[in-house]
Amino acid sequence: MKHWLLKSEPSVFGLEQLRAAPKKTTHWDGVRNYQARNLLRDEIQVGDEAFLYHSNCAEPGIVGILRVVRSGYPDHTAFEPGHDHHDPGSTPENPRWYMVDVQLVRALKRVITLEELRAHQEQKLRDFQLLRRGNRLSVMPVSDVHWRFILSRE
DNA sequence: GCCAACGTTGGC
DNA sequence: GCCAACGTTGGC
Repeated sequence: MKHWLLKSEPSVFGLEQLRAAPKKTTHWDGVRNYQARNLLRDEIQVGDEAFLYHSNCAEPGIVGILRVVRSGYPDHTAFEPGHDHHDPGSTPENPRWYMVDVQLVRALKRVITLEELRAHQEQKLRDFQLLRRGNRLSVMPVSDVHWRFILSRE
């Protein structure tokens, strides 16, 4: 089982919406970056766990734990004209974008903030992709060592 | 294939 | 709202 980090702006979709969703499950749609797409399509497996990260908000940080309940399948929001995530270059016959389904396992007892993660950048969280300068990936792998360390901070 | 222009991301 | 970093686009 692998670990991941999924990034989302809470004003668009975050912990609260996930909590309110039926079975606390949702499809993770709207990823429009090829590197992240490849992970969603090829790498992420049912049973994998992921941190939910809130970005572009007052307190950016890790807020919860998700479980992957369906592995990569075409992101149908790309097929819908008028949808925010519509992409005429993606068709059901030849889909360009993929998504997975995730279920909320639990919220963290407290937010592990970006600031706090940064404080460990030189030691325990060396090479943590989230902390790379200018990192913009919305889906990224988390090593087992980093995963366990972050959870131990909770 | 190069690279400038442009749009988006995301911390602050 | 600002702006640095980065990905994508499109002319050549």
